[in-house]
Amino acid sequence: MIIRSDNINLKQIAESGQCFRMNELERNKYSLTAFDRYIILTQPDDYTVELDCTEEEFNKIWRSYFDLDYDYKRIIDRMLSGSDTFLKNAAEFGRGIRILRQEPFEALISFIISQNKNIPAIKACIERLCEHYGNRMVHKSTGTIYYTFPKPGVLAEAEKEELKGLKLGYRDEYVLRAARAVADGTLKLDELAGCTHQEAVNTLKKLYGVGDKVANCVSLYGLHHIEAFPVDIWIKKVIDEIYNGAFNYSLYEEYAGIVQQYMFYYKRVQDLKKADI
DNA sequence: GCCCAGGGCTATC
DNA sequence: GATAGCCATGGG
Repeated sequence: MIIRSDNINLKQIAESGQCFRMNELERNKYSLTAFDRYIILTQPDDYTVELDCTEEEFNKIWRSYFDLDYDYKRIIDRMLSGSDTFLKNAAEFGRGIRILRQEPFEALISFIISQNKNIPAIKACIERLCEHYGNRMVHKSTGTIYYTFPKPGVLAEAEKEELKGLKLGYRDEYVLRAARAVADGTLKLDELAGCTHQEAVNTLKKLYGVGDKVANCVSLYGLHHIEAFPVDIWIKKVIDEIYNGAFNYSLYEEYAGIVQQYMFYYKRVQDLKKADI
């Protein structure tokens, strides 16, 4: 299956810190585990992405997952026509990023784990969690072994001591309680997708270990409320260093999450590059 | 060994 | 309501 778009870049998506199970296999070739599936993606040029799946699977899963029916160019053009130089640069730099529509439960657990960790460490924790509590699968065409993301019921039944072995640190209690809330029906994630962003955040924040930032990430990446605006260390740096402590995103209110993603990616790549030199 | 990482909870003011 | 210290772990 082949996608053509001006605004899709696997490397940028994989490195944008929104998903943790998309990995580079070789240059311009990535694997992705989501929705109990494992898929291989290649990008021969800036405008083309190939998925190793049927058209049926593509239409059922991946068209939505990659948010392909949304016009990102419209957002970028709007930023490019504005007067904010940082946002212009950020949008131009990250124009292949898309906001993935991840499974709500995976987003919830992943971003609970993410707190106070860097991205490689988050990915390692999540892989351990999947190997331990997910289902072992075999990718048919390559024979690759992979593990699905754990189901709420399985994670809810996890033994505390066993979970501790996965080295989630103090977050293991947060993970356990969140999984139980979903498994026993206290937290209905599917309903939150139909609520407003603000209602979703308010509900999510009732969970022990879920604060404003994690709730916004779940709302954005798991429920696709694109008006969410998660503020982490990197976004804080942007606000402090570029906007003198106050960024007014009301201009971009209904798609603030997309703007935030360009800001995050641009700032992080710039700073990491600087640190590397 | 140091500082930092897609933070949140708790105590204290 | 704001802020400081603490939390557990691994990457750089």
